[in-house]
Amino acid sequence: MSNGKPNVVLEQQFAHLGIRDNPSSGKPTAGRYVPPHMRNKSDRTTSTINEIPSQPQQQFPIDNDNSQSISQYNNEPEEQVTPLQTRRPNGWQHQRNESAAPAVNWNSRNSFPRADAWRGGSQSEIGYSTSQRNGWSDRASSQGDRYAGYRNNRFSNYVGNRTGGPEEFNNRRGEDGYGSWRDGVHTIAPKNQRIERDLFGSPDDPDRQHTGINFEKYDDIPVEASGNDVPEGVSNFTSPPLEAHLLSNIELARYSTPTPVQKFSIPIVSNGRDLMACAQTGSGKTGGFLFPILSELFKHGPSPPPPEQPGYTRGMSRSRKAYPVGLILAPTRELASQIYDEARKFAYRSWVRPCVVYGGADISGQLRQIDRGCDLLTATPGRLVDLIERGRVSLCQTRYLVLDEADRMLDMGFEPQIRRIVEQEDMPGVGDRQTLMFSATFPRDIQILARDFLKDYVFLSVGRVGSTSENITQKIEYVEDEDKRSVLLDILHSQPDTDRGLTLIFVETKRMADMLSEFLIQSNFPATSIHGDRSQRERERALDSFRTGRTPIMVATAVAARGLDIPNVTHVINYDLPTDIDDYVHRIGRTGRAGNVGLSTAFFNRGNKGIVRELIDLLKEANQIIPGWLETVAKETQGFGGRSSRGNGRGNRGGNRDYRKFGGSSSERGGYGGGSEPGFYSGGGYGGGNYGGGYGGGNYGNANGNYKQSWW
DNA sequence: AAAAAAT
Repeated sequence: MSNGKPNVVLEQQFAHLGIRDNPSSGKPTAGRYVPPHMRNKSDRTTSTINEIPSQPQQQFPIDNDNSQSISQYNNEPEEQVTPLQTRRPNGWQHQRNESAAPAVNWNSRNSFPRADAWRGGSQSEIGYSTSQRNGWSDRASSQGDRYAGYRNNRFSNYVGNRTGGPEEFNNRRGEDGYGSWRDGVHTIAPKNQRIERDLFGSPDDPDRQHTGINFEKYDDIPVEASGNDVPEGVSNFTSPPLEAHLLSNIELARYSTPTPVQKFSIPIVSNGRDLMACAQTGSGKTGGFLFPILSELFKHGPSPPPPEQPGYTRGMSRSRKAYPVGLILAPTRELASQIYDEARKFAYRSWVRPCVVYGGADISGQLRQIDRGCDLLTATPGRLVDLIERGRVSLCQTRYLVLDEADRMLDMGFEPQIRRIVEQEDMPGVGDRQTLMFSATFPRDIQILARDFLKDYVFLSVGRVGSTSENITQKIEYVEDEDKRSVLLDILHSQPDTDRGLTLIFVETKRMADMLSEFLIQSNFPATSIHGDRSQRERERALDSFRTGRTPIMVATAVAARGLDIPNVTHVINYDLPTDIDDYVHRIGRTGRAGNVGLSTAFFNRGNKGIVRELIDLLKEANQIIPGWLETVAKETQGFGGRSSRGNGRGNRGGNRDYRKFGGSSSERGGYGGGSEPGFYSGGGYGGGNYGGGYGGGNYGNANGNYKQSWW
C-alpha cells in the first residue's frame, strides 16, 4: 500500500521532479509530471530534498530556470503529491445511477433534445419504453460499478495509481467531495473540511478574500442588454432561480452579490437563451457562466447514457468515453486551469464532476481524471481534439458550450479548430444546445463570425470594469527601442519595496521575454518569465512564483494577456506595445481588477504608430491624460488613413456594442451586410449621434421595442 | 510579424 511507504522512499521518487539540474538528484530521470490541478496541495509533506546550498549573493529570490536556482528558494517540493489514506473497495455504493433518466427520449437518433424539453422533465413524464429503460439499466449497472470505483477518487493519489491498480482507490462515500444523482434525486456529499480548505481556503486567509471585488462600485457599472425578450436581471443570489446547493457553495466562496454580468447571465441561461457577453475578466465572468450552468445541472441531473457506441463492449471496455454535459473552451492552458479551479469550488459536493484537459501535460493523468467522471469539461482546443480522436471524449451530450475569450477563440488562429469541435464532431447543433460567449472585447467581424454558433442570443455589454476605466491610470511614455531597458530599470527602481504589488511586463516576442527576464535577473530584480516556448511546468512555476510574490516581476508574451486573474498586479508595463488595440485592452486589464486601482505604463515609439489612433480614442474614453506628442504622432500618421489595419472590416470601435444594433458605418460594413439581419436595428452607426462619451453618460436611444435596456 | 494551441 503506497501509504505505507516510508517518506524517504517518496522523497527518492520525487527527488527529480520539477527540478532541472538539481545537484542532489543525480542523473536526470524522467519524472511524471503532475499538473497543478491534480496535485493535492493540502497534503503535501515537507521534504528536505530541495535544500540545496544557497546561491551566493542573490539579493532576491529568483525564479529563473536558466540559472538552476529555482528550488533553493522554494521549500516546497514542486511536484509532490502525497497519498491519502487508501482503502479497499469494500461495500462500494453506486454513487450515481446512470439509469436515472430525465424525462426525455434521449434515444431519438440524430435529434438531440432541446434544452427546454430537458428542463421540463420529471420522472413521471418519462417517455421511453421499458426495453430502452432496461437497456440503460444494464449498462448503467456495469458502468456504474466501475464508475463508483473510479469516480470517488479525485483526491486519490497518483503515485498509488501509477504503481497500483484501482483497488487502491479510496471509495468511501463522499470522500472525494462529490455527490451523486440517483433516481432523479440529487444526493449531496457530506462536508469535508480538508477539501473545503483546499478549495476555498480558510476565511481569514487574505489570499482567498476574493481579489478585492468592490461591490459598491459595481452599482455604478452600466449594463446594456440587447436582443429579443431579454430576461429581467436578478439582483441577489437567491433560490430560485439558483439551485439551493449552488448557493451554499457560492457562500463558501464568499461571494455575496452577483456582479453585473452574473445578474443577467443567470436568468438568460435558465431561460434557455444563448449569450454573447462583453465583460472584463475579474468582473465575475467565470461565475457568469459557471453559476447558471451548474445551477441547471444540479436541478436536472445528468443526461442518460448515450446510445450504444459502435465498438463498445459492455463491461469489458478498456477505454471509457466521457460525455461532458458542459464544455468550456479557453485559449491558454493557464486560463483553462484557472477556470477548472473555479468549477471545482462550485461543483463541490454535487454530482457534477469538473475536469480539465490541455496540452503540454501528461495525457495519461488527464485520461484517468476523465475516467473518474467528466461532466463539466474545460479544455484547450488542441488537446480536446486529440481526446476526441482517441475516442475518449464525445460531445454528443453537450448541452452547454462556453467560449471564454471568445474573440480570441474565433480569430484566425483558432477558428478552424473551434469549427471542427463545434460543427464537425458529434456536438448537438445550435438549436439543441446553449452557447455562451464571453470576452472583454468583441470586434464586429468576430461578432458576425460568432453568429454561426449562436441562436437568438442576448448581447450583454458590461461597462468596462477594470480595463479602460478610470481606475487604471494609463501612462504612455515615448521610449526608443534602445532606451527601453534603462527606462524600465528606472521605473522598477523607483517602485517602493514596501509596495508588495506585482509588476507584469509585456513584450511581443518569446525571445524578448527570455532576454528581458535574463537582463532583469542580472540586474538583481526578482523576475521570471512566461511564454509559449517554455515547458508547461516552467510556465506554471513562473505563474505561481509571480502570483505568490516570490518573484514579483514577470515578463510575459501574449500568453498571459487574457483572462488570468492574478490579484495584486499593481503595474502593467507594455515594454512592447501590441499591434492590436484589443490586446492592449486585455493586457492592462490584468491590473486594476474589479474596482481596484492599477497603473499601466506603455513604451511608445514610432514603430507603434499603427495603433496610435485607437490608443488615443481609448485614452480619451477612459479620461486619461493624452501626451501632446502622441497627438502629434497621430496627426503625422493621419495620411495613412487613420484607422489603419481596419481595412479588413474589423471596426474595433463598437467592439463592445451589439453589432446588430450598432451596425457600424456603411464604410466599415464591408461585405458583411450589417443591415441584413432581419428584425434588427442597423441603425445610425457610430457617427449617428448615439455614440456619446462612453458608458457613463451615453445615451443609446431606447426606441426599438425589441430591445430592453437596463442600467445600473 | 508574433503568439497561442496536440504530439
